[in-house]
Amino acid sequence: MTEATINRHFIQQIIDTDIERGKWGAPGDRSVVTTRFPPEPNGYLHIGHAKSVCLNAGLAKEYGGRFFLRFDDTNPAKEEQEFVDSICADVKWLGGVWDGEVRFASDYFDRMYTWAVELIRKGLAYVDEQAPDLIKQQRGNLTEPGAASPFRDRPAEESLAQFEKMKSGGFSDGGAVLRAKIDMASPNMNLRDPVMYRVVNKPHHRTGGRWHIYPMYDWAHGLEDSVEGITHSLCTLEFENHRPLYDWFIEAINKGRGPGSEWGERIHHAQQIEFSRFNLEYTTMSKRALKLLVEGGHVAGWDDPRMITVAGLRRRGYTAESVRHAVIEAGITKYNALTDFTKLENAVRDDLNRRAPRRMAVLDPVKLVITNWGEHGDPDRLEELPAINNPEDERAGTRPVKFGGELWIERDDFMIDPPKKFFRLGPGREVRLRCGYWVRCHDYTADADGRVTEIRCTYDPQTRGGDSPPPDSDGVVRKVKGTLHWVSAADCLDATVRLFDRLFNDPRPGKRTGDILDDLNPDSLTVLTGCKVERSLGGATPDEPAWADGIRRVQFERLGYFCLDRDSTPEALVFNRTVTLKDSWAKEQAKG
RNA sequence: GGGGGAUUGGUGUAAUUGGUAGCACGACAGAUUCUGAUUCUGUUAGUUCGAGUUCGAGUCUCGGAUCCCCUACCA
Repeated sequence: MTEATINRHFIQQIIDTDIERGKWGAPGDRSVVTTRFPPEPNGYLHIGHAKSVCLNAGLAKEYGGRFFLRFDDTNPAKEEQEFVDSICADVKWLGGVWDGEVRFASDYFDRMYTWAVELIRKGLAYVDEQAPDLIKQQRGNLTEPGAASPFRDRPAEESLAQFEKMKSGGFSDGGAVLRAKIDMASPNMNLRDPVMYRVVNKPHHRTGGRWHIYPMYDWAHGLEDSVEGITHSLCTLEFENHRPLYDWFIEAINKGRGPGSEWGERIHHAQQIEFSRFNLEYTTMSKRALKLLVEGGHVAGWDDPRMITVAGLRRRGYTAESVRHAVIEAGITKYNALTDFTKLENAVRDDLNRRAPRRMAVLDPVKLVITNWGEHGDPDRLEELPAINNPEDERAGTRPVKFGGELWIERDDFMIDPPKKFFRLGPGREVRLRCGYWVRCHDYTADADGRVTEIRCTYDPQTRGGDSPPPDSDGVVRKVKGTLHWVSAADCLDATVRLFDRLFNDPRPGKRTGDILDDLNPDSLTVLTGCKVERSLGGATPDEPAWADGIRRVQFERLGYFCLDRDSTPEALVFNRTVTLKDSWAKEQAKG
């Protein structure tokens, strides 16, 4: 028995009980479980949606049931085909496998309309022709009850006629609504005769000009679930107050239904269950805010690698596995939690550590010259040495890298006057060049500003491959200060590397001043040009793993995980830094 | 003087019918290491508060505190 089978989250516990008691079918039949992911096609998916996709698809998979992708396209004013396409792609990327065709709420508009007519005939709904402002005013507020509309008790026949008129374009936008007759004094505002249909004289991206009325979320959602036979309709916490309404609508339709009834058989009633949405430090899941970032030009687009959209994370280099792991590990509860940003980063480091091939790249290059290179052979020679592809995976093998008399190393890896804890290069110090040779610095040059221009070293031919030299006459083996990455000046490629930092400076952007833009991090993007990378990065090599999404990901040794951006060409390489490696030296420095 | 939901180490999340408060991440210390990475070991620190019931309360009762959501013809 594993931990995973012991610790069942509250939704799994509910489903377990349902199955045991046979709530949805024969007791013990797990295959009845049916879930759905119901996005509105009015924007890109973000990591919060990813949680819902993974939860719903994961439950269906776990129980051997079904999972549907259904677009809640009930508002033609805001929805577009572009978003339908991007959402399908993102769900797929996340590993969500939906059952059958993609579904659309708009496919059920006819049935919804018929049910609405039924409620009117039952005296449970009426057409209100008051102005929107007036209806709003009559609704009351949190502490005062609402007042009844003068249309509330009009004859069903009259409502029926006006509803037909609404449907056929007889009203202008806002001219009339269909309302459920519930309770204008309810402490739950959602029950104060909520609107079921409004007039919208706009073409719909799928039904065109066929409809002039469109159903509201509360009316539509439970019906969509009902049509599809959803058993567990999962949504976020803010819909808790809507559950009584969700249930009311289904019960209103079922009122008087049953065997032999004039209305027909009872319709399926899914169970709505609310869980907390995924909140992440230093970012926002607000669609409005994400849209503002894109449209205000604060980022390059919906798939800017700094965005927590699924498209952004993908372009940043995150794997679907790491995103899935992060959102599910955060937990399924009703507690409004704020997840550490480091959890997301940790998830991708974990995954990439196991899978990403190692490569060498120098982001801020400084020249290192080996002054005794010519003493042990042709001064222009390049020696080919094998470099380990992945210490976590022996099967990944090695790749050849070329070592020569002129190399690039990281500017950070050399100090003229290093402190004791600096385990890198400095005058008189010896370090290992990874999978290359050991080198000792005997000289350097600097410009007028004190900026190092060249580092001069000798190398020890006995350390070929980076191995330790033989012990001296006393049996003592020399030790190095540390190991540095490098690339050969004669055998490397230039590249552009984009470094990303968090988009916002505050763990809860906008909390302080109310304006999320006040917390924008002006330094969230750094573009480095003239970086030097080993030649193998020029094109995919056979030793690289086959990534499911086709995105090439590597670890630049000692620096972090990077992926090839879609802007990259063989002539102009562009890498995005997904995440740095953990860096205890940076931490040490920060301590001062 | 409205309604709904929530509260367990720094963060997130577990704990059969009331019975040893566990796990992960972080932080800190050490070991290993051809990546200051990885890996391994150890340390740190918690039941929102106050009463009550009980042999025994994170769990049950009562009262308080704090946080989130609700007044679209958005979803």
